[in-house]
Amino acid sequence: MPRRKSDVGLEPNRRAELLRAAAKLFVEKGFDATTTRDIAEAVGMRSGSPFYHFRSKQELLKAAMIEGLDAGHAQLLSAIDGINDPEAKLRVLVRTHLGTLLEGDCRSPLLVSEARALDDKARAEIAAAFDRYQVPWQETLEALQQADKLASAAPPVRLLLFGMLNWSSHWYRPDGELSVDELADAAVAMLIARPKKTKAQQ
Amino acid sequence: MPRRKSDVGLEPNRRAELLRAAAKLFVEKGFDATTTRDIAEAVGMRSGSPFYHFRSKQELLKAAMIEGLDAGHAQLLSAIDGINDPEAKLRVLVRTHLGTLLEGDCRSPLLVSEARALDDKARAEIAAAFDRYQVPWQETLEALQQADKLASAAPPVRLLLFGMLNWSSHWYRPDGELSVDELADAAVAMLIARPKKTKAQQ
DNA sequence: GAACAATAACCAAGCGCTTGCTTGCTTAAT
DNA sequence: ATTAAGCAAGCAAGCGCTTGGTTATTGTTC
Repeated sequence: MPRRKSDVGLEPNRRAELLRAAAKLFVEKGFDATTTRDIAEAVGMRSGSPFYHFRSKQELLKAAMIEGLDAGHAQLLSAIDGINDPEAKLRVLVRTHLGTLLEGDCRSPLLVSEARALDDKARAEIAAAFDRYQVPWQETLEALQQADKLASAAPPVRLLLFGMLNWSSHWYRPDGELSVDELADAAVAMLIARPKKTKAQQ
Repeated sequence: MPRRKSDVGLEPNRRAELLRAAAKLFVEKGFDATTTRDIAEAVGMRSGSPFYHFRSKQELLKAAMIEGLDAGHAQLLSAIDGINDPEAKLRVLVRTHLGTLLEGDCRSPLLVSEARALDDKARAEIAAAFDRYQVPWQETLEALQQADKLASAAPPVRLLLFGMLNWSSHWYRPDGELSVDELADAAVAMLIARPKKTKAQQ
């Protein structure tokens, strides 16, 4: 029974709906602990119906990761659009990343740890999507180094930075004392040696 | 059929053997993707035999995490024993932590993300073990702040630091260009504003 | 514009397999 | 004689996925 046009207000594109529900459940419970029945139920389908849209559970994960990462990438680009100062740019990158990580409901960067459930080919595609995501970060870090605001822009710096941010999903509680803005500030402050103060930073 | 004394070289304590095998598999494949049959096979048992030592698969995870964390804690304490300079202390903490993370074969800190498979009570016990583990870190960070080598020793700093380190297990390759020692140096350098150089840190 | 065919998007039912775990028994050590 | 430590076998539940049918929509032909 397909959706009628009279069912207004309901997402007509059930594929995207499945992707969002799957991403959310995969993040919350993990890939293996999430059953295809969970996903179907989350969008009001019967247990076998998701397989009309996706050939396998793995393909659902793969699509959720890639499309989620690309969406996040686009969000990053539009967020830094027009910003020239590299420090301000980094601040916006960090804030936006933490936003999709802690405030969104798909939170695709967290699914990295679930990629082990996929085969080599799928993992390669995901790695490519992640490379795209990292481009603006690396550019900004190099600009910061050029402006003498960063000691090094070697790859480990970028990776350590992502670690700081991504791991925060393990401990950050939105109802706690720390706001996401403050967290973003703390992360940026750890990276950048403030130019105005010298050795003794209060 | 219990182990004979004549089976020299084989671990007599099969419980610890099970714990190590389970921790390794849980880290590699995740809790849900690891079957109790995998664990049994890894130590040369039949599929039902692990349940003589542990009441459930969850209890295996819980024990692996707590005993792994406490072992890591003891290793930390003995590693910093006799070191007074807080910067050297931090360096050793980071290096030791990365050692158990990237070079050990249990790597218990990585299992944090698998704790969601446990109930509230078990998670509370694990959180307590993690609190113990974090004590020397917080002490060292505060000593660093007192010595004006660190801008802030507020809790987020410690948590961001753990993020940097723990996340490295997602990308670090032991056969790559970067050694664990260099990685430890890079991580410490990101935290500490070098006192000898000022603004332009080359 | 009515009749019909084709298609998209599901549902109902269930198949074969794997899972965590149990039970009853066996054997070596104490 | 008792116990610690395991094996052999298997159960019930849950898993990913398939199959065949059903229905509203869309396109085509007369």
